[in-house]
Amino acid sequence: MSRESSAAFQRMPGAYPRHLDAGELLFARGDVPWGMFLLETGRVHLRRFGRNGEEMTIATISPGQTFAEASLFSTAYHCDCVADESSRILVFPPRNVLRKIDEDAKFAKSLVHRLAIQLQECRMRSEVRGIRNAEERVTTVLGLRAGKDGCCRLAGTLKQFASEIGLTHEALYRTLSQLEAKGRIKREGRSIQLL
Amino acid sequence: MSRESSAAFQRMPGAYPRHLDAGELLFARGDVPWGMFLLETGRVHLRRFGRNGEEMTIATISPGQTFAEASLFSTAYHCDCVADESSRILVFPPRNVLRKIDEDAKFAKSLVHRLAIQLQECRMRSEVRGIRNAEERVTTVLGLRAGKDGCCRLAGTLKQFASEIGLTHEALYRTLSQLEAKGRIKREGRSIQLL
DNA sequence: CGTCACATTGATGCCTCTCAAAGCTTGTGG
DNA sequence: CCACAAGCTTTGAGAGGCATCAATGTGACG
Repeated sequence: MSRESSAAFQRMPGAYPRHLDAGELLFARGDVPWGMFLLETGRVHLRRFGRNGEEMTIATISPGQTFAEASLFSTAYHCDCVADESSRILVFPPRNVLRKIDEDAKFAKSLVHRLAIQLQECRMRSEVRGIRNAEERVTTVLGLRAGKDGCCRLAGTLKQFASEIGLTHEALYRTLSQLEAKGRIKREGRSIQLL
Repeated sequence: MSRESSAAFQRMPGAYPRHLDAGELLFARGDVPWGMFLLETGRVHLRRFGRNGEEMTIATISPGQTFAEASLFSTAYHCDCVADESSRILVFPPRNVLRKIDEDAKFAKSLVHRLAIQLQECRMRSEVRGIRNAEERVTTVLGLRAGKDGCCRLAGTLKQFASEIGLTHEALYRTLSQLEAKGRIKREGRSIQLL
């Protein structure tokens, strides 16, 4: 989900744009991969369902990020992709991407780079999920996401945020309340300030 | 940690072998990346330490797998790498790898492939960590690791396995006992048979 | 044979999940 | 513009499960 050098993608032959309405499903787990994607505007997220039907958010995608690269070498998508809001994406058919990799070393390198970044982000998420204490988990995630000013603006709802970090929304609400009561954070709508 | 096409790696100019004794540290979190690696023989694992000093196993590497690819574009390693047993590895200096990517499209593609596989594995681990129930988590992991015969041979100790799946070793021992008592698994030393 | 780390089991407590209820926000249609 | 609905946010009460601390058994290795 690198944000750099999307130019090489946009120029790719065979790429085409697509619009998604809020709530629309781009692909479902099990589908034969028919593309990797670049989000131009809007917001989408990747999700899976556990045994008991509970939704797990795997990642939230912001404009400029690519996603579903890993499906290039797969026989099926491993998760669902749903639009959180009305979104515009670019679709890159796997065949074209694979050909482009062979032809354009610069492109291949940028793809390797993007995957490397995603891998590190994924490891970070995985590590965060290993933190059992809710308060520590929340502050860790906020610290990772916050800019230099220590402020973190959430893209979606708190409920979605809870799902992303692997907490129930109730637990998240309570934890945020406690943190605020302790003076460790300050909330203003969807922005959270670390203190 | 793809196991295929390591030939292209071994032929890379600038690559050199290295031996690791059991317990030896290959690189530490924070070090400036000086290579990515291919494990030839032995076993190593990637780890990080949490706030309270508890060790978290990020991944266990088996012969034929490459690791630390993501460091190619980083300014520092994000975890430690330790040899579990006496091991032999091949070292690929980042500069050589990056040059090879530019020159050799086939190599670049194989690297993209390896990263894609690792990303999916990482997502799987992340998902597994989202399973709160110990029994379900253990059976899920065993199911993922087991071959067609439903048998899963652990590379390391049960304690290491517990660390990999994010449980305390006590919890793992208890869970395995219960599963065995219920007749859902059968243990024989380090092999676990799913029933 | 002694040491050390792993494996196992017991007791206890805390933390998060779960179920529940009510207030709040947002959007939609009449 | 209002009223209603739907979903988010918030708080409460209770229970279950895993972490934690503790003690002992077991195996490998020098």
